Amino acid sequence: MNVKDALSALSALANEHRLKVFRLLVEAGHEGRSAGEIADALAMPASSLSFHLAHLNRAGLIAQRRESRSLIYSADFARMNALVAFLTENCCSGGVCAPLVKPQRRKSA
Amino acid sequence: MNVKDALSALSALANEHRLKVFRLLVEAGHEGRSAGEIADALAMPASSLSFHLAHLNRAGLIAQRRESRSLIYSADFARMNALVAFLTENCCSGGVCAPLVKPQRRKSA
DNA sequence: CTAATATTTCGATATTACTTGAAATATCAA
DNA sequence: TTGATATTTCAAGTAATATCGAAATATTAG
Repeated sequence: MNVKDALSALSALANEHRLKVFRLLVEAGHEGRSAGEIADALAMPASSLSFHLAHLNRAGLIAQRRESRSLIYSADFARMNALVAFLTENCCSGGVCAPLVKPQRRKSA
Repeated sequence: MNVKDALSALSALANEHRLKVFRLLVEAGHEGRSAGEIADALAMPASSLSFHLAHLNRAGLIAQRRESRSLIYSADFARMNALVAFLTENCCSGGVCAPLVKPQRRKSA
């Protein structure tokens, strides 16, 4: 991941609504959630949500697929991993800021 | 680190100039760099830099100390570590997106 | 105290981001 | 094809961020 991509991903996550959307999609796993389900869960107008989904999608953090009338969004874990790797490699130093690899708090998936 | 702090740190890093400043300070290590040195290195007007330094400082990603007439800024590695931990714990899932702990590309420090 | 240096704060402007109803597009079912 | 459902795109407004010269503040030296 280069600086441009990292900036794009960072600014995609640097918003309350988009961070919520992304976290919801992380919990949803590979299966994902439709735009309608996300809008219901987060109680936001469809057009507002669409704006934020487009932003996350442009940054490569989520994928979109159509299933009949619904558009299903899902988190792109590889991309998120690449962002974490970028931050660890470029914004940490001498091991001082190396990831702790804490035991993961697992949900259902 | 809570969601509010994470958003603050993400938006601080989600800017070309501030990411450059932060990376420069990571390389500078504990010693840090004065505002003037940073302005020279990145060729930006003092008042613009000051705006960005204040942003990073508010987010807790950098510390400020005075040394005679100069204000010295330095990266807060603990805070950066906390951000990476937040992203790993909250925005990854089932180990799919766990940090790889690649060998660090070391600079001088 | 006065001058010089280092940096921030102010203020005005410019740019970018967010919000949301309404209109447009896509899919499916009858 | 018509109607219903799901979602996006458009447009026009509001809000938040960024820019940078000039003025203000802090520190040191003479």
